[in-house]
Amino acid sequence: MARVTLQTIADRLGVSRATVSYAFSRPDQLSDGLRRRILEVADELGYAGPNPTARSLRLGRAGALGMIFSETLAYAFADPYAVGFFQGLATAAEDAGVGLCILPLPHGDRRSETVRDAVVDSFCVMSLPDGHPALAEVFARKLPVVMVDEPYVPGHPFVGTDEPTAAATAARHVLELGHRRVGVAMVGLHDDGYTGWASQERQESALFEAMRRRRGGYQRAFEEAGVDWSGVPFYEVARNTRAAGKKAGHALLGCDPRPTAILTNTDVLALGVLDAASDLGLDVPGELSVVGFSDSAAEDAGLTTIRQAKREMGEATGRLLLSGAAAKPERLIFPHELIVRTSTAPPPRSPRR
Amino acid sequence: MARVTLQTIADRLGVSRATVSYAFSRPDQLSDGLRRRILEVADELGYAGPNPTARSLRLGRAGALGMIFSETLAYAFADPYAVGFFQGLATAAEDAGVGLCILPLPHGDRRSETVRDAVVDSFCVMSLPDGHPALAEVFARKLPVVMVDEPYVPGHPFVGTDEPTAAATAARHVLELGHRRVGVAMVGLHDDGYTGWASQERQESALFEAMRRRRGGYQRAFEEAGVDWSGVPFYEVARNTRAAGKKAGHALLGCDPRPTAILTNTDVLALGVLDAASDLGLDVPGELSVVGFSDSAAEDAGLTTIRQAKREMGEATGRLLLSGAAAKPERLIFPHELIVRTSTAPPPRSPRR
DNA sequence: ACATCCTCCTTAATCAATTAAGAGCTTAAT
DNA sequence: ATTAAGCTCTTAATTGATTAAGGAGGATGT
Repeated sequence: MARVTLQTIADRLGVSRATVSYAFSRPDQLSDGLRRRILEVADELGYAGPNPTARSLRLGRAGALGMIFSETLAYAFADPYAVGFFQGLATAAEDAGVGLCILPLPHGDRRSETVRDAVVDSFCVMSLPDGHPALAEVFARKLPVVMVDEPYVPGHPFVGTDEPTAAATAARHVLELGHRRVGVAMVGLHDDGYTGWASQERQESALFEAMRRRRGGYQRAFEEAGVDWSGVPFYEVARNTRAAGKKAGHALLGCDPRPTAILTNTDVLALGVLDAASDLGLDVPGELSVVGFSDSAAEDAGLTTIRQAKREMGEATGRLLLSGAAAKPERLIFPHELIVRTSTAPPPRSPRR
Repeated sequence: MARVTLQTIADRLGVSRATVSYAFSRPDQLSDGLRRRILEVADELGYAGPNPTARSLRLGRAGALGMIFSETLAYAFADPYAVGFFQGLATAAEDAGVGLCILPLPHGDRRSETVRDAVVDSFCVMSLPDGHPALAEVFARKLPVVMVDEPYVPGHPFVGTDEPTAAATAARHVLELGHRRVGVAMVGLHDDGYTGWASQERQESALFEAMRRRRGGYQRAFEEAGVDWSGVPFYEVARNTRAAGKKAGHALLGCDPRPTAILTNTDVLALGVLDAASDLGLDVPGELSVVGFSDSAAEDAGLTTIRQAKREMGEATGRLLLSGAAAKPERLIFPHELIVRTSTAPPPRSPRR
C-alpha cells in the first residue's frame, strides 16, 4: 500500500497533477464532471487529502501559533494564571482559525529541538528567565514573538502587568489597615529548587524578572510606610502549590513576633497559608490577614488579592501575533485591581502570643 | 531582503546545498573548518536555520500531536476536567519531545479547515458528539486517532470511564443513605443551548454519548433501588458553569416535595447547587445532600464526588498516540472512585417545608 | 608501486503540494 | 467568416529541505 498523492490520482486518470490539485482547492477551475471523477478516484484510492505539510511549505504558512512556557507543561496547566491566559490566547487563535501549539522545552538533561523544529508562524513566550537558551532559539527563528510577563526585551512586543505598582498596591492595603509585622511568601524567583528563607541578596538577584519586580514593589511600599524591609520575614518556595504555601505559612507564622499579615505572590500559595493558619487555629482575618495575587483561585476562599486581566492579556497577545502587529514593538501593560474580600482586616488590638 | 535558504549560503560559499545541510544536521560529515565557515556565513546572512516545514515534509513527521475538542477553546480551558486531562496529555507530549497542537473547530457559521490542514502526526479527539463533521475529517486524515470519553468508534482506540457504573455508584451512595426524593442536574447532553426541565425522551436522545450513558447509570441505580425514575426531577443546563448550576439548583429545590439530595454530572455544577442551597438557607448536608462528578473542584467545598483519573487518562492517551500503539484498537477504561466528603449525609428525619 | 581505505564533498532523487501562464477548443459577437 | 472571449486543462517553476550513493584526493599498508 504505497502512499497516495495527487500524482497517484493524476496518473490513474491520465490528467495532470495540477488538475487534481484544482479539484481540491479551486473547484471553479474545473468542469464539474472531471472534478467529480477525480474526487471519486481519490476516495477509491483512499487519498487523505492534500498533504498539509507540503501545502504549508508551498503556501509559506504553518497555521499555528507556538506557545513557550518556562515550566514543565504539567506545571503550566496546574497554574490557574497560565490557564486563564491560555483561555484568552486560545480564543484569539480560534477566531483566526489557527492552531495553538504548546511546545515543550527541554528540562533537566533532556535534549529537545522543539523550538527549532516547530511548525508555527509566531511565538508567544511566557515567563522565561532572562538568559534562557530557548529565548535565543526563538529569536533565531526570526518569526514574530510576543513576550509575556518576562523577559522584557527592548525592541520586541511585550504584554504584562505593572508588577511593582501591583505589588505595592497589595502591600499598601495591609499597611494601611495598620499591619506592621508582615511576612512575605513568594514562588518563582529562582529555578534552583530552593525552599526556605531568602536573604536580601537572594531576593534581589532573582532570576525571574517579573517576580523580582513584584518583590521590589512590596519593598518600596514597606519603605514608604516606614517599615524596615530587612526585618520582614521572607520565605521563598520552589513550587506554586498549596502544600508549598502551607509550608511557607508555618514558617512565617512560627516567627517571633508572629506576623499579623502575610503577602503572597500567588493565590495558590495564599490558600496554603490559610491552611497553615487553620492548623494553628488562627482566625482569619481576626488574627491574620492574607493577600494573594492574580485572582485565580481566590473567590471561594474569600481571599483578598490583586486581580489581573489574564484572559484579556492572552487575547491581546494572540491578536498581536495573528494580526502581524507583532512587528511593532508594542508594550501592553494591562490594568490590575485590588479585590478586597474577607481575608484581610486590621490587626488585632492585643495580639495573642 | 530576499529569503535566505540553504541554497543562498551554498552559493555564497561555492559549495553544494547538501554540504550546508550537513553543517546543520550532521556535523560528522564535514571538516570542522568548512563547517565553521558555513555557520559563520549563515549567521552573517541572517539564516533562520533549516526550514521546519520543509524538514517536516522531507522527514515525514510533523512533531506535533493534534487535540480536538467539541467546545470552544475558551470553554475547554475553563473546564477543570479537560484541563486535568491536558496536563497528562502534555506530559506525554513533553516526554516525547513533540508539541501539543490544540485545534479549534468551526463554531456557529464560521468555516475552518483546521483539521484538514493541521500539521500533526496524530489526533486526540475528546467529547465529540456522534455525528460531528470534524470526526469524518479526522478519519479522512488517516492518522492515528484516540477517542476520549466519546464517541466510541469500534475499531479505534478509546480512553474513557465506565460511565454507567460510575454514575450508578454516585446515585447508589445517596440512595443507600436513605434519600428517596432526589433531583438530577446535568450538562453536556445536547448542544442546542437548551436549559430547563428535560423530558425522558430528551434525556434518552442525548447527543453526547458519555453523558447519555452516565445518565443511564443514574436511572439504573434508581430503578434497582425501587425509585420511579419518571418521578425524578431532571434539570438540564447548556453550560458547565457555576451560575448554571445555581440555576438548576434553584429549579430543583423549588420542587414540591423538595428533593433531599441532588446529583450533578460535574463538580462545577455541584458548586452552583451549593450556592442555591445557601441562598435558600438550607444546611448541607443536614437538609440537602449534593454529589458532584470528576473531582475537579471539589476538595475545598467538601463535595462528595466521583474521582476520575484525568491526568492518567491524558498521559495514557498521549502514550498510545506517540508510541504508535494507536494502531491497535485498544480500549482503556480508567477506574473511578467515590470520594465521600461533607456534602452528603442521610436525609433529615422530618423535612422542613 | 599498487591496492585499499578514509575523509570530505557533490550529484541527484525525493518529499507533496500550489499556481501563473499558456495551449486547445468551443462558443458568441460582429 | 473572422475575431474575441470563455472554458478547461497542462506545463513548468517553485516551496526548502534530506540523504543514499558516488567521486576525487590524500594517507596508509604491503
